[in-house]
Amino acid sequence: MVLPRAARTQRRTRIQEEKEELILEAALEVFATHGFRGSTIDQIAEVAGMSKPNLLYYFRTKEAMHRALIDRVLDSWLDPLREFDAEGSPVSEIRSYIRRKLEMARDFPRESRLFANEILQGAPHIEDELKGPLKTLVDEKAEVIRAWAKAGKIAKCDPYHLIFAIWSTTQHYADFDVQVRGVLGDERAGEGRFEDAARFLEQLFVSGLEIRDGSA
Amino acid sequence: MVLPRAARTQRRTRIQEEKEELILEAALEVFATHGFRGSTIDQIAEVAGMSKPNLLYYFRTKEAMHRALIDRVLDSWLDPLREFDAEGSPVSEIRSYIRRKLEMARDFPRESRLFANEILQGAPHIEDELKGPLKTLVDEKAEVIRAWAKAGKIAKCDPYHLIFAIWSTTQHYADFDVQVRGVLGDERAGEGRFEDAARFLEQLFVSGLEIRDGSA
DNA sequence: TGATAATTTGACCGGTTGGTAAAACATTAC
DNA sequence: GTAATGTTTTACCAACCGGTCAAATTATCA
Repeated sequence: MVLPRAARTQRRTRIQEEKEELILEAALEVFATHGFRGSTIDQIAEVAGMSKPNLLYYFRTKEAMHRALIDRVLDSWLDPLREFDAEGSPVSEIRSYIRRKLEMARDFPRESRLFANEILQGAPHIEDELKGPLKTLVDEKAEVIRAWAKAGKIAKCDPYHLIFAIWSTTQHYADFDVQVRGVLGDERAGEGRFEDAARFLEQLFVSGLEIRDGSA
Repeated sequence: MVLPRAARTQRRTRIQEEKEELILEAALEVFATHGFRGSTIDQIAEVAGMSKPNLLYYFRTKEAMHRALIDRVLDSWLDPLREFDAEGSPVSEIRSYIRRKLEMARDFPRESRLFANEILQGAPHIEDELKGPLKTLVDEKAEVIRAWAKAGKIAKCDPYHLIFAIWSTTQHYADFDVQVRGVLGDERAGEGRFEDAARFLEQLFVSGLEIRDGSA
């Protein structure tokens, strides 16, 4: 992969730092709402407030922008799962995982949609990450959950599908935001919807995983 | 809106019937994987095995194809929710709603992704449907759930967020299929994953909504 | 069979897209 | 200040895109 001209200077300058930041911010905005193929360099350039060739001085291709964005975001995106702690109490770990994921859906919806777009379209750019680092991390946490169930701390359940359920329910509020707001209507769709969602989901998962009479 | 040339013939022919079907099938394939803006008429034409002008003989624009698809699919997509019956027992209604939604995710993943793409990108073509027919239907079913909770048949919960949770967890298996398969790995990702998911989700929602000691 | 209606195709058009080249311009270091 | 380095712009290109047109081809039916 050929380097962009900006990366071939003798030293890394302050301007490079700033402009690359600016471009990635704009690219996030555009890629998140239109997907990779639906986005154009011109759009990103306009949002970033610079000319297209100028933008291409910092990132050689549209793919390079997308790649850089994915790399940067993927890591922080998995932080909440990493914090999932085998030593903590199951209920409080699951509860706070839900909270954290829901906060991310509220505060970083574009990042969520960036991934959603990518995965929906078959993950052409991040298949390796899915089957590599992501799978490894999930395998590890699934083992924690399985141990909790075995120790009788939570109901027996498939840990992978539990994780999928937490991902999908929380990210739904970022990815399908238009639908959520459309269905809730203008009155009910204020920012309070995240609190309502948190309350509901905590109830659902906590009592859904509680050990009950007659369960093995 | 001007009619396509095929619709201006004296009678509707067998060929029109067949080709329109063929085109919509191809359009579903393409729109579902690339979204509206990311799809090209040429792609659809190629999948349909016909030339671009030929395709445009049946649908005047790319928008018209998309519109026709959305209209056709939206209706059937909401069928499971319509069947949600106030007279049935809450547990069995919720259980069978989950089953049906999961079956649709398994059998019609492209339809699910078509909507996911559309909503993810801000629902530019179906905003009216979201705030109209969809909202009305959800409002109605939310009332049913609320009544169940009030009658003490299920735990008190926000009915809208319950519906969102069922949507998101089930559709996840269609929309994020690549990720699900990537994380589960080749061994665990056989078709059995839908049965595993069904088991997990039924357990989660049924026992998550059960009335328990100490709940008001 | 032949005339008429319906379908299909190849050639084309203007606008957009991702990307390039080179020169003009700004910044920094001495 | 000025020369070297780094940045931005203008002009451009080839490929692609959505869509049109007219002519060629095929199906239908009296």
